[in-house]
Amino acid sequence: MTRTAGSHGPTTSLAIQEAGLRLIYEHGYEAMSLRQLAAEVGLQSASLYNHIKTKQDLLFKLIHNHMITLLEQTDAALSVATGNAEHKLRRFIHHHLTYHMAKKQEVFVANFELRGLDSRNYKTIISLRRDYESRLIAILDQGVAERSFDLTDTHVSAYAMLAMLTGACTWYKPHGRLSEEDVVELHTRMLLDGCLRHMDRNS
Amino acid sequence: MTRTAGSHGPTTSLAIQEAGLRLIYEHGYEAMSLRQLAAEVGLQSASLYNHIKTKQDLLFKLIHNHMITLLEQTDAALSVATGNAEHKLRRFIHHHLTYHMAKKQEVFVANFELRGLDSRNYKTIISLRRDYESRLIAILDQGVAERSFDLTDTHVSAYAMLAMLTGACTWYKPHGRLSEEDVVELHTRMLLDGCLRHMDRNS
Amino acid sequence: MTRTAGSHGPTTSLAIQEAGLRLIYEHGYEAMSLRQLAAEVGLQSASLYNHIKTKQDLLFKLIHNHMITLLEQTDAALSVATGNAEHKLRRFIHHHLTYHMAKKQEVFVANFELRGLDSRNYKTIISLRRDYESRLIAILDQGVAERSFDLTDTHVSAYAMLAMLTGACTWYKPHGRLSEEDVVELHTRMLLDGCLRHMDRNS
Amino acid sequence: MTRTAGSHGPTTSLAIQEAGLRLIYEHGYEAMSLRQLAAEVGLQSASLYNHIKTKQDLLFKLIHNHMITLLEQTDAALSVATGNAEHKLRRFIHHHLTYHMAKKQEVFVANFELRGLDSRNYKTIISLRRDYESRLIAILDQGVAERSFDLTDTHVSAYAMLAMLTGACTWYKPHGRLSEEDVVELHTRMLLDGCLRHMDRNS
DNA sequence: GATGAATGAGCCTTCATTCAT
DNA sequence: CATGAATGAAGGCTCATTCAT
Repeated sequence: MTRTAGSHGPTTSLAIQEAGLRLIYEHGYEAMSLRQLAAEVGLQSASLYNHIKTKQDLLFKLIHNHMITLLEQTDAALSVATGNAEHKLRRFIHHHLTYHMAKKQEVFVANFELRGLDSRNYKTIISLRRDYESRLIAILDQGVAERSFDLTDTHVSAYAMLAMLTGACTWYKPHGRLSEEDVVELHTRMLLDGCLRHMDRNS
Repeated sequence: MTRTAGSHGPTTSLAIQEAGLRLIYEHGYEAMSLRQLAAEVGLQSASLYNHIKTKQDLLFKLIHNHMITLLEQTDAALSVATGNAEHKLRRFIHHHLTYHMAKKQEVFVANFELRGLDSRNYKTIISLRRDYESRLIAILDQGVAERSFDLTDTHVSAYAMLAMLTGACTWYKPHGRLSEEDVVELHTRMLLDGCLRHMDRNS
Repeated sequence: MTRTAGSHGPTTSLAIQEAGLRLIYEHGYEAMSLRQLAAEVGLQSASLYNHIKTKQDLLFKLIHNHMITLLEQTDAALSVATGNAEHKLRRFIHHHLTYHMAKKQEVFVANFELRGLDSRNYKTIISLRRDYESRLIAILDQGVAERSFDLTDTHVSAYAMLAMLTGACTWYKPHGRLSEEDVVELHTRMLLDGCLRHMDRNS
Repeated sequence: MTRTAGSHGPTTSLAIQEAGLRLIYEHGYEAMSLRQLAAEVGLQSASLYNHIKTKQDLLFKLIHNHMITLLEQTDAALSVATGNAEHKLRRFIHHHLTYHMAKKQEVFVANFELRGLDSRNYKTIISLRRDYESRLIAILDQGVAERSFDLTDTHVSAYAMLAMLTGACTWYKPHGRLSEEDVVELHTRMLLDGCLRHMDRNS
């Protein structure tokens, strides 16, 4: 459990993952070369193969780890949200945004580098992504059942919301005009208003 | 003397652009090879160079053409929208969605293959994209000025809306559960409700 | 025989030869592309083939023409030189240098681009070159027979002299420190002194 | 642990340099393909890149090494030549010819493939070449100062001499009519007679 | 004569990966 | 664990040349 000082066991592997994530984020999976990655962590490219199986496997593991963590943390965040759908939706939005803004690179790679996955890996990730979407769909379904949400199609609404929320991590710059809380507040308002049943519903 | 119909006027160039667009959409710019593209249009790869300057130039022209057309058509669509911001926003949403669902590939490429552009071309496109965003921001600003929209930050709201709207072209499948009109209707409702000033505003 | 005014018949062909010579001189035969040459004379590269047979043939004709002219003019120059070998050698040196300095590009190409010739053409040119060398060798032989020249091997001496004389066209810059006459004078002195029988011959 | 004799230490790199030199000598830099070179040393062309940086770099290193060695050995040869200019010039001619006849290929490449160098490399080599020329010029200057040489322009005389001497390596064939010593003897005589002050100086 | 389009061969170089050391 | 050297496939691109118009 305790790590003997000086034994820098998994250090290199970690460095590879971190540099790999960054380089894929910056250049794209196809455009990143393993030479580049190796140079970044001070190795020859041949040495990478002591730590990764293939380039494809590196991409897959990065995305897979992200998806697993995202699902776990989302479930943890939602588990404390009891009661009505509106409350749950607020928590979901809050968690999604804070997590995504904190893990900008992981999110970007996991969303826009799926094309680099071979078909087996692609299916695995898509399945996890569907799991994640189902969390939000469930909340929307609950809201509709409770008659507090007014949505014609909860699946499509969920996709639309996720597009907006995930998009935030693309353009959000820390230290910009808005704080993280501002962004959360703004999205919560827009999306909740877009869901909640209003008296003055417009055609 | 007379040019036989179908004769090889600009046909080949067009075929290259169409196949290029599709292949970039399917595989990504980096992953598409010019040999592949040439095969697709029945040429040797060397022959492509009678029609394109470089691979980079092909990508740029595809995106550039798209952006120019998008801007023109958006302005045309908005020019008939007079009066209040709500009306204009409805037209913007309607046009954005129908145009984007019709030009799925162009939109995808223009949004997610910018990384493939060299820095000069990148700047050109980003500038056009900003022009497009400014159309929506102007509408939101007008709505706020008219006190019909309740938005804390029109720039960020615009980005959020565009993320949602553009996202639609990613997952929308024609002939699916929802018609194009359904999708337009659904987004219009969500986004307008997220903008309009309500009596029962929630924190 | 007379060329009708306005009929610019061989103009293009001439332009191609001139530009070709210059480009081969500047970049080398292998490194010069026919596109480049075509551009230089305001044509598409396909159009060159109305004037030349192949790239190889262009090179050959340039060198061949040069060799033929060189031989003719040399013979003309020597025909007025009668009498002793020293006199003939002076004329040879004078003619070689003035001709070579005037036709710098032709000379350079004819001497250093032989590698670009295919073997048939190569043999033709080498044979002409040998003809030229034989003019000088004959003069040296005469000088030795007359006992005015002191040379152990007239062939090798001829090669050595030609190397020096031809080398001049490589580094000679008009408008430099030395005039053409200076260069001729200097070489004449060096080479004649290297030939003529001296009292004080050193081992 | 012990390195087996002949094991693949620097052997491959050396083989590449040797084959590269020979192929450039035979076909010219532009005309030599790396595939050819690779085949010559029994490799795939990709494998060359474990030993050379680029084709350009191979050319540069070949020429650069040659120039450095030439300068060093020339200085070594001249360092034992003390006393008058005639003695030094004899040594210079002797060394230049024997070295150049021994390294025919290097000399040829270093003199006639400069056009293949990019401008940065070109400047470096030209500078070294000027260093070499300056050795000879210094000797001629000394001779003129000593009043044993009669030269109107030592720079131009040096160029002329070097053209003759270097030219020798172009046409000299070992096992031909003349031995190396014959060639040295012949050139020494011609060039010295062309320098030395004579009683019977001709106009 | 000139052209645009096509071709097939070939260019230098980079790539992910393997393997003996 | 790390390396240098090797590989085969593939990359974008240029070339000289041809041919119908």
